[in-house]
Amino acid sequence: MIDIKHFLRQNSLRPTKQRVIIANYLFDGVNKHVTAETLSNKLLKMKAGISLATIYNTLHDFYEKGLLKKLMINSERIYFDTNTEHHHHFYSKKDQKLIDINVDMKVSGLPKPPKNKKIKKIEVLVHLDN
Amino acid sequence: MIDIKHFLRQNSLRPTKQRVIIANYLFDGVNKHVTAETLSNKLLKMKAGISLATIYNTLHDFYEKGLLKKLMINSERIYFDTNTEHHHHFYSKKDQKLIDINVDMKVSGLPKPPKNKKIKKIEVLVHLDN
DNA sequence: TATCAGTTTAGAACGATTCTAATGTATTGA
DNA sequence: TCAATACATTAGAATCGTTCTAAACTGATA
Ligand SMILES: [Mn+2]
Ligand SMILES: [Mn+2]
Ligand SMILES: [Zn+2]
Ligand SMILES: [Zn+2]
Repeated sequence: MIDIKHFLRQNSLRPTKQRVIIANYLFDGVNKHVTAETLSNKLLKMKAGISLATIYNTLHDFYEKGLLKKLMINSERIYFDTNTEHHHHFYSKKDQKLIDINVDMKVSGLPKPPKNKKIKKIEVLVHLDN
Repeated sequence: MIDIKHFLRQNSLRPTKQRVIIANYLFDGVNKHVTAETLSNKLLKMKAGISLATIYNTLHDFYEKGLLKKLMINSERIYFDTNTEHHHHFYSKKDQKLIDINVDMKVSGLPKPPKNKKIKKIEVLVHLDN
């Protein structure tokens, strides 16, 4: 707990009760992909009475400090990823689950980007059938 | 125009005035990426008074007949793609624009999918900086 | 411990999309 | 040809994830 408080302070975030609970859950060493809804459900199970507004605020605050990555996989909700390294994903639409691909993948045969545009990042999404 | 009517009938779609206008625009030979909103704006410019409800209905009808592909690039709107071949994209967030990558790209170093899961398709999205 | 900037919260607002149900139209078979 | 009918269009309401608002609260600082 003291670690998390330090961690939050180091990232210019006040270690409030709610942030400590959320950070303890998100940054427990196991990478996670959450939406506001899945996080809210998890926190409900943990009997942490944190409002949805705070959950949205906190996810964005963490995102702005670079502690989370935002993933636009699905047009109906935003996923946040605790793995902030550049990586790729398996995605099961059926399960609404993401799985990290940390292996060094290489994309070959990429054409040149259009004039005056630079490539920022290449994202590979591997859709799973079932 | 007669071609489009045939085309719609061949796809079990009644060639109504609105569908003919929209299909003529979408399937004019130039691949397009549209959202309900961009399509609506385009139709407004063409003085075609087609309601938003019809635009949504038509995009979904065309999608269900396999005439359009749905792209989940951005969590705030759905893109429909007239290029129904398997292909990849450059994406400029700033311009909100997609550009097809039809070249044969190869992804190497892909790990095996999780147990009991099969790869359905690999999607590469190349984010552009500006 | 008072102060105050930053935080939490309920609920309103928002925006893309979907739904509803009334009206309109393409199709078809007599 | 032209009703009958099935399907399509539409305005506006509803939905749902997310963001905003503004009032109450709390952590940090002196
Ligand atoms: Mn969510
Ligand atoms: Mn749209
Ligand atoms: Zn990930
Ligand atoms: Zn495309």
